[in-house]
Amino acid sequence: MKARTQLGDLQLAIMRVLWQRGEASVNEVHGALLDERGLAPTTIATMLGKMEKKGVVDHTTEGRKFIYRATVSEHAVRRSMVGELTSRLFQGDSAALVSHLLSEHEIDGTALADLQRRIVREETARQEKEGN
Amino acid sequence: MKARTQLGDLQLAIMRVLWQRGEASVNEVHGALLDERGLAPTTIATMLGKMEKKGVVDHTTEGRKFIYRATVSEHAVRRSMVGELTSRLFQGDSAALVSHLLSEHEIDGTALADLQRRIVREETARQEKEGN
DNA sequence: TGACAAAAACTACCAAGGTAGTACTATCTC
DNA sequence: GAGATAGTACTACCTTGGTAGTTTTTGTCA
Repeated sequence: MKARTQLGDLQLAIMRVLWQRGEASVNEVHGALLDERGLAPTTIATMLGKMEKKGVVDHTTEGRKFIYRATVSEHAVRRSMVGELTSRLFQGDSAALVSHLLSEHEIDGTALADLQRRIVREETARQEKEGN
Repeated sequence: MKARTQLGDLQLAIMRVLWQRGEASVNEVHGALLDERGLAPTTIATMLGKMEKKGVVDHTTEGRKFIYRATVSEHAVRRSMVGELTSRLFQGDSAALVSHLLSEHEIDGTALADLQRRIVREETARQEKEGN
């Protein structure tokens, strides 16, 4: 069941607010994004409407206002978007994507060391699973 | 100078043809993509026109036909598209993207081992550069 | 030279993301 | 109860990617 959820920039920004807060009214989302984007409240409302139609958010009413919640997790969105890019750009070869990142020097020394440890852990974990 | 080149799916497919062949006529591109996509030749032509306007391809004429070439490298496109995704989804933290990939188990055993070696090489290379 | 074919030019249309104005409605306040 | 206010609904417009039909141009061949 691939969710195949691709989200635009504004949509992601809105989702981030929802993920952080659990739920939020149009106004709260608008307030949260005002500084970084300075959009009209109606823009947020319209976008939330489109997103609900698309199934990535949900709402209940509280008095006369809509309270929105995310219906997909950040993890799921990341998975689907990264997956999409990987297949488009690297023929689905995730390792090639990592390789690209390494050769771009986008990962600094400490992060590299962390990664190193992470991989070793991952490898031993897999070997154990394989073992029995 | 970030090129900031975002390409759609068809655009990438076309670029791939151009990258592989160096250059190609509309018809050649169409032929190359026919099996996997089955599009009308005019679709390819239209898309190439849009892409030229956007600056990612270029053409010269040979007789009455247009010969297209890519003006951006595959590497540059990857960099810019991966960079865009990383900033959108991981606040620009490339290591977080790699981490995501690992926890998704999208990378199999041998690829993991390769990666491991690659990172060690990368680390020593950097240490040397640092060293003197 | 006149028909034919190939190629480009032009035009059109759809969907989705993004942006926002205007209209409507319920409620609050005086 | 009337007007202000807050909030949603509706509509509209732009851009980009994707898809393709129709028209025009032009080179070629019989």
